[in-house]
Amino acid sequence: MNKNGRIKSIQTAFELIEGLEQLDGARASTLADHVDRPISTVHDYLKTLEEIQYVTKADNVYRPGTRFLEIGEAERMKQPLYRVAEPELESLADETGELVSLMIEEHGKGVLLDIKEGEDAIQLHTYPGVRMPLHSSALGKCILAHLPDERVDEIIDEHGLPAMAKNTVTDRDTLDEQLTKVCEQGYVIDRGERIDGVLCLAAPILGTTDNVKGSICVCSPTSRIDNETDLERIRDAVVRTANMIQVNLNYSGAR
Amino acid sequence: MNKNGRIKSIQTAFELIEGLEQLDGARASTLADHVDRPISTVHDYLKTLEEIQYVTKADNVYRPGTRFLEIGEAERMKQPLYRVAEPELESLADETGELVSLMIEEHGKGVLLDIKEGEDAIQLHTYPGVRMPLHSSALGKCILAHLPDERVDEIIDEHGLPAMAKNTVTDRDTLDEQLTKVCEQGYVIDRGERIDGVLCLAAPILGTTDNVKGSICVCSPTSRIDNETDLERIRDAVVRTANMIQVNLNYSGAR
DNA sequence: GAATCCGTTTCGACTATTCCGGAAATACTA
DNA sequence: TAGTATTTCCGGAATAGTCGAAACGGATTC
Repeated sequence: MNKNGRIKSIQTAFELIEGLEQLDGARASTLADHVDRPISTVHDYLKTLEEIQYVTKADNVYRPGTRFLEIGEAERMKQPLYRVAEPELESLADETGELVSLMIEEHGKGVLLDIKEGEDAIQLHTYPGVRMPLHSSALGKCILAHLPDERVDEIIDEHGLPAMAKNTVTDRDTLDEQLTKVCEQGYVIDRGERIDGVLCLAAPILGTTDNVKGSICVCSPTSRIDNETDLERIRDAVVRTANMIQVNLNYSGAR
Repeated sequence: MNKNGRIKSIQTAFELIEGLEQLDGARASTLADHVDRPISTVHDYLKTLEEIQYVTKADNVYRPGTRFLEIGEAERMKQPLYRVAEPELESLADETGELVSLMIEEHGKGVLLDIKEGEDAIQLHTYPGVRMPLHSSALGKCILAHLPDERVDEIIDEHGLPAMAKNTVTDRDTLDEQLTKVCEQGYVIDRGERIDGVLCLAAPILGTTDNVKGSICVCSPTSRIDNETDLERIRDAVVRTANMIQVNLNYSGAR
């Protein structure tokens, strides 16, 4: 009767890998303790994973190997959106001097596909692949706004609206209001909704049928944007870049 | 009797993921065909992998998800060598205008941990995480030269000395000769051993007990290096950068 | 609007595999 | 050298994975 949650050993295998990641490498016994399973079982798993070279072992300390990087990076390079956006993000970072990011949606979460640092970029120690809730950032709200309503419901049902920073919107009605506004104005500003003291200005990237492909943003310390002109300059740059990417993506052979 | 190759389902799971990677995304039936397994089995696996969010599904086409990128990138950021080397590689790329790479050894293969492109860099479409034989590049030979002899034997036993380009060294004795020379002179030049028409100049990065941590290199089209002075300039830059990384790595708290 | 075809998904019984306690081997400490 | 901690090996009981067959879904044609 293998109905839902089909193949258990796969689930445990990845649970162990995630454990190794969290513990920043671990011995068999430490990991066994961490995931609360018999040592011998954990040992069997680690041995297998090491044999197929997805995990490395040095001085009895296991860690996830570079194959994850290889697969992840190869997959990223295949995404048309990434290929088109990458050089544009680079120039946007140069032009503004700020931190620039590209987000896509996966399994109901926001995933940063690329990050570029301009001259004066703030350090958020994010990295390609990090996941975050969609409701708590300008990037995410750009995406939510252009997703079918039913999908938005699904996502919020599953993940809720947890507060990530002081100004995170945690109320469904307020969020809905904001989302409808996004579609009109074509960009989103968030002031400390994802991270306190950080202002993000984001714009969506749409496909040919108004489906969202992703979103880009510029992040800056709130204090640095002290007048309307600064904000306008950034807004124009972001919107222009998003348009550029969108056009290149939709009319250049890449699907 | 689960003696070697312990947990089979894990092996198949990763076999399927690699299949998806090679096929650049695939439907259940296509993948089943590719790995020669019953469709229903493949379906069970894909369903599980999708449920735990390591694989995405769009229009019945499955692909590896961004979690691989997340894990790989997180792991990379934790490597002291990467953290120390990254900014230095950046300046080396700026200074030379060429393609710069960082390699480490894992499971007997060379893995590129980072790649930086200078102004006039050649495009080798490599990416972080790619694997290659150790014997067939300047980068790899730097590493082999400083590995214990028995480990070198092991590696060559397992992987052989396949030719990657016209000038690849495929003879064990020649290789051994070259390796002893490396330790004396402290750098390696390869002319078209990994890729035809590409010259690589590499230097090792050693730990406190002369164990190898990795190696760095500059790659250039052979035609561009047309006199001894050019070569010397590059050599000095590479050796200097390697030293810089080595010192920072060994004497800065990071193990 | 049936009928046909294609791939996907479900089901479930058989049995190969996994799980894990316990013991052996190995590494580390004092 | 003895003592402790950890890893590794082993093997049988029971669970969980495999895969044929059948149901489903959705496109396309007649």
